[in-house]
Amino acid sequence: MTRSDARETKEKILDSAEKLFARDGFPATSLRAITADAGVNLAAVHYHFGSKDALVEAVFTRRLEPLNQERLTLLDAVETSSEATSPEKILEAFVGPPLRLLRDEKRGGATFMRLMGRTLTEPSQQVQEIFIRQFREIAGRFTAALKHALPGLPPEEIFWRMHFSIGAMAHTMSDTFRLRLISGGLCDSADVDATIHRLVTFLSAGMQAPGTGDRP
Amino acid sequence: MTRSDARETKEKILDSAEKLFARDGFPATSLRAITADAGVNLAAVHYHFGSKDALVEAVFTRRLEPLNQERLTLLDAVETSSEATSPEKILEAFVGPPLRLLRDEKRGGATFMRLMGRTLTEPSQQVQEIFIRQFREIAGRFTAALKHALPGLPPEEIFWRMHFSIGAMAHTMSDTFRLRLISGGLCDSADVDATIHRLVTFLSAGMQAPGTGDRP
DNA sequence: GTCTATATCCTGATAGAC
DNA sequence: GTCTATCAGGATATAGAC
Repeated sequence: MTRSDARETKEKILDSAEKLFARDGFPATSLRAITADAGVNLAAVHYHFGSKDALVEAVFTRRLEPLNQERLTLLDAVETSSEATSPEKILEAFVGPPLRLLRDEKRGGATFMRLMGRTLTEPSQQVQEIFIRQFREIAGRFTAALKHALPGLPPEEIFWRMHFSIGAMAHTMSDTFRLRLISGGLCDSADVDATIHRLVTFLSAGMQAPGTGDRP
Repeated sequence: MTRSDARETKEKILDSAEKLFARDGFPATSLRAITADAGVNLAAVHYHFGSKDALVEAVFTRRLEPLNQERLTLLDAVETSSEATSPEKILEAFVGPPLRLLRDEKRGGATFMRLMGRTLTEPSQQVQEIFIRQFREIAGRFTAALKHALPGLPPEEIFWRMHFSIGAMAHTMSDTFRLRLISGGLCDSADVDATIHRLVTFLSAGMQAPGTGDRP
């Protein structure tokens, strides 16, 4: 084990932490479980990260930064390619990257996708703050694009519907077996592109529904 | 303290557990924190419930049984009142009762609503099982009603869209301040009926989108 | 940088007096 | 039914040898 350098140890800890956090949640996952899974010493966590909280933050930022960068790149492409930017394409740029994690093992794969999905809705104070910090720019850019694509919709309605969309996306990311169970095996999420297409179709129709300003 | 009977102690424990579980999650909430908040003795939890796991289950079943009963009653009313049952009314019967918890303190109020919202997406194995057990009948009845209201849609698409809808609903239930923060105060969830109307409009449009069977 | 050993604290659970 | 006292184990974190 003396041949493995610091970089390897750090990555191994992050990988194991990601895996166990996704499966059991943050508070239920002990540093002992993480270091045992990673095959490193317990004290290595404190040497490399300082504390459990700092480790949690590192697990997220490692993946979220490139993911959000990809979202912005896709949105740029949508906005420059066509005159009339459709809600479909904007929403695809938003939900596509996290859902495609399922087949991108190098960026965390299904494990980080699930972790992100469950964390979006189950916010410990600490993790909530990490997310908001990483999410502000994304939220601003995408709501602006949607405002432009849906000029008839009041701005507050855009925010509400983005909120609903994030919930639908998060649930799709976090749940990999309940849907199959309840549908009696009818629904399978293995085909990522089909899932993205289903979700975008659903969200886009909801996004384009008439405003609810005048309540019946 | 000798004048408080067993019933009161049990209820006090359930109330405090509900509150702290909603705030901090199950594993991060200790029995000591619960009993301190409830003003009862630590050993009372084991006397009345047997274990922490059993307490978790009791916290849910106390609220979920009447809630799901209300959903079924509303669905019955929708199905008998009109010939053509609209997706709007079915979805309203599904998401209305949990969202109206916000102003029904006697049934858990905002606290249990938040707890339910976060637990729907963040499933520890144990709690996941409680939910599925309580949810099977509901899921069956509502998907059947939607199938009837949307005869053109493939059954698997109904399941997928119910899945998306549950995610949007759960996120709306669990988050009470991030939306306001990100929208710059533009969105306020205090008006429960307006929120339900917004959500139902969104979901219903998504539910009625063309099927995605033939992918482009 | 990595390890062992340990300090300190908190957890769920229980035994037994009242 | 309610209390005190306590058990046994696991948690984070750290000190110090190598």
